[in-house]
Amino acid sequence: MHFSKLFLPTLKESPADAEVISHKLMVRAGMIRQVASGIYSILPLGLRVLRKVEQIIREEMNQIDGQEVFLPSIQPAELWIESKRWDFYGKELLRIKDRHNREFCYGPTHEEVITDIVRKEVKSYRQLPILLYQIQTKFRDEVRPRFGIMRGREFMMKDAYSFHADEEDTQYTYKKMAQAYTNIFKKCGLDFKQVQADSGTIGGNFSHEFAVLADSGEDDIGFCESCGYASNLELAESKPPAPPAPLATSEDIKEVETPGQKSVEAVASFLNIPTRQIVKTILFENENGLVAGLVRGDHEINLVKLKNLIGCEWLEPAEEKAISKHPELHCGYIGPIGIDLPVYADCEISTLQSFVTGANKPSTHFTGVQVERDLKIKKFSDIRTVKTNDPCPHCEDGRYQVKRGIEVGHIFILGTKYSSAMKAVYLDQEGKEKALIMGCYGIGVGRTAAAAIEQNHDDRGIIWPINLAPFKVVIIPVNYSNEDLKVVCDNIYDQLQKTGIETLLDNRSDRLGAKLKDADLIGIPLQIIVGAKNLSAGQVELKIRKTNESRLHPYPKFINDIPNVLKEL
RNA sequence: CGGGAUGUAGCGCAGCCUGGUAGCGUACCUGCUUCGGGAGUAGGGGGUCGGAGGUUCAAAUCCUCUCAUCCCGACCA
Repeated sequence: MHFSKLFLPTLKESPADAEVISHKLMVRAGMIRQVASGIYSILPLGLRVLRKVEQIIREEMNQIDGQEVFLPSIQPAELWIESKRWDFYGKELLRIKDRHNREFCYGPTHEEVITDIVRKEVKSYRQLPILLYQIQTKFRDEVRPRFGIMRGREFMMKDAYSFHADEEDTQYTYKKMAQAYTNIFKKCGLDFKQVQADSGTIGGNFSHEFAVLADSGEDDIGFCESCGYASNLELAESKPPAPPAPLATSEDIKEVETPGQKSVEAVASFLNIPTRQIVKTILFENENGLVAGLVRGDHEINLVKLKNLIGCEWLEPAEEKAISKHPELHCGYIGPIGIDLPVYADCEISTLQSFVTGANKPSTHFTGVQVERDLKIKKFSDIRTVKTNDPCPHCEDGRYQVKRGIEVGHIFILGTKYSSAMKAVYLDQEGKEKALIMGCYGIGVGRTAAAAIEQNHDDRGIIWPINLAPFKVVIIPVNYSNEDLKVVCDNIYDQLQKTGIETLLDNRSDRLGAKLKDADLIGIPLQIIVGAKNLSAGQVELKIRKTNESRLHPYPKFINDIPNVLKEL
């Protein structure tokens, strides 16, 4: 490709509305332009990169016998009503009506459509398993889109869906899929982790997330460098506490006045005790009313863990309205003693000797509280969020590290959630009708490209991992109107093209500086700079974008070495 | 959905407080010079000041409404 023909509107300055690096650089590098909040046009350079990601994904999906399909973006409401998600999905689902006033939605995901296809065509265990995938645009009407195409409303996504006769086969595909994902993200040049994850509203009971470590990530990832255990912080397990020592002294429970001391920190400094000697009582609301969760004062309660422990439909921090219906509850002074609510406690609580809690009386706390004697706990479990330096639950001396991660992929075992709701069944060997067991496996294509930029850039611009680079090589003549240089550049270009190396020839009349700036910005891995001085000595300059390392090579001999140079990048 | 901010030339911004015929940088067009890290110089084109209404002799500027975008939070995968 000749630069002069490429539609590549690069910018010197970052757009005012971009916050994270990948967003700024994608706009500056002429890859994307915003059309509306969370909706972007992908320009030629951007599309080249997305296609690279897609192609890597396709190869790996096909490798494990996935078959590509293309599904409708507009889906009829009936299917969503059948799966019960028409109501459940809420405002994220963009609903539209056709001219006959029939209801549709723009697909945020395709479980319904794919399940509908499979249930109509699959009748027997002999036809299973089936693995279908699609790479398409989806739309989720996010409350707050941000960070460019990292979290847009319209986004390109690969989703794969698998259908199985039994659990074992599902697990088998799940594992193959995890391996395929590992291959994909490695090929994309990403530093990532496969982490244990919650399955959220997609449903199902088993899931992993692929997270690219980056400060701009929106997920918190807890991991242990010693044993490799990694989990989304929503689920990251705490190490079970050592069994409690026998009670040293039997302290009596006492009421103390603590006027105005509502937070853990305030109470701790008021009573001059460490925060770990206080037990926090946090109220939540679910479909059955209020529940209470207890964690140590220096810990944070984990909503996802608590929700999974209770096994409720939904769980949210209690709102004032719900609390005010219980006259015995006084915000800031709530405690587990004498409240008529189910109380769930973190395991660590069971090892505390004597501690402070709210007394359910304004301006009053209890001291000297003991678990056995004073508390009625419905269940003890791990319901706190781990922190950096917490001990790892899976090895001897490991410690947690907590870092931000970008969720680029997520794989789930769905079980029969959709197949039972939508009556997707098959006949087994005994002729019995059974619900199909499903798995689903997503990758954010645009997000993967954005994540690659987050991890690979410098102050001059993007540094594409070789497999994502829109062009492998850019040829930069110091002056293309110089006939000698032109002949040489054209020759290098032709030869590289013949070898199948994607090459960009910067034939613009701009000065060298401008061309170099653009080459750096758009992140082409290898720059070939052709100038009169070097050429008169029979040499051209090869510059590696990543290292900024530059060397002279003999022309034209060096052309044959280019494939090897690229291999090492 | 709650809190905060912004909207002026393609892009980045000033002007608004204190109303009086819209400016800077960059990009763009033309000429000359220059040509190894976003050149210099001379000239030139481009703006319903997000939209609607109001106050006023006069509104980018003041008031009301509205739309859009961004940030923080809640939410979500």
